[in-house]
Amino acid sequence: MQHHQLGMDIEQDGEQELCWLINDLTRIMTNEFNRRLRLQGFELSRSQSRILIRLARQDGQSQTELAENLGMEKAPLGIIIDKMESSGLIERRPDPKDGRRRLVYSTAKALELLPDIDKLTVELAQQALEGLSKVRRMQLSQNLNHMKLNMLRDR
Amino acid sequence: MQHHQLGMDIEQDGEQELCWLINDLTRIMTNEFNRRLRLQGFELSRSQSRILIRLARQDGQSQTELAENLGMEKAPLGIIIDKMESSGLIERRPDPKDGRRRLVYSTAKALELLPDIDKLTVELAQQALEGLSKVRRMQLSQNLNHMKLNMLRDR
DNA sequence: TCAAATTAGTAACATACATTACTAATAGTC
DNA sequence: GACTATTAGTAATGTATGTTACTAATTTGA
Repeated sequence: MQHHQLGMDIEQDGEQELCWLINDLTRIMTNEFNRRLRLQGFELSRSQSRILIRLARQDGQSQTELAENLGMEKAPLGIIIDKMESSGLIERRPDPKDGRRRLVYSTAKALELLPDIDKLTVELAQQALEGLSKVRRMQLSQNLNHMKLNMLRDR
Repeated sequence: MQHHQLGMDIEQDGEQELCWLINDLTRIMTNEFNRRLRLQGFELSRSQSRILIRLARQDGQSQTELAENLGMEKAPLGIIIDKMESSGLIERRPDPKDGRRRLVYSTAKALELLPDIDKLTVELAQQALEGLSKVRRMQLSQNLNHMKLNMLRDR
């Protein structure tokens, strides 16, 4: 602890802990979601589920659009899309208007899974937020959004 | 959107979004932290930094202890520790009292880095939390901790 | 119209994690 | 003291992500 000597350290420690806490929560919730998917015999992951949910809202996006939509890089998304194509959850069709683009569509197999995935998502959120009032949930959303904007600013 | 028809969907959507938001924040903050480490020429990652910070508090933990401490599995921790040993940030010494255990110690090289890492951690937290009052930060911590406990309960 | 700049996607490589299955060492019990 | 159960660590394999560098296709603009 030799590098902790200033008076404001207690607050700083709390703030750093808060950041790790967010990390941990992500890990825990992702693991739990994946565990439940496996329990139900579904052979896809939380990230793949998220992609299916997005496609349900807007089918036939290009990979780049989808990546921006999800706030991630297009290269890693491409790999996930590869796997989902192999397992028959999505298919890629060339964009007739732009030979560079490949549009991503969910398959019938994916649509079949969707209600269950949706249910799992809702249940997980409910478990995580159990005991928090509506007001607190709203504050939480606002504060996290605030943090996200803080991080995205001047980058 | 055909699977979204109930009256409570707006709330549920918000709650699901909240969960993804936590995911995204983790990704964004981790990337930003790693980017800054690289900018400063440090050849370690955010996770490795966290481990060094833990060891600064309590040096010479076994891998299993450290894993529990960080809330992660011992197998993946072992891999990270391997890398950190290769790059000279930690060293493993056998526990004289228990031949199965290998105690993890930070090296002089790591101790040299520590102040800078600590500074980066504080700066990142400050940027993320900028504009949030002390009260809001406390609420945020409480609410996130509440969620974590909700997720860890009955597992 | 043709060369240059931009854009979409992929490949290669790296990190952080998980799970399962294994080995080696210790501890506990009869 | 020997047999069994537990514990520490590792190995193998898989997923989600990042960065950098590349190719192919399109758009732009002189």
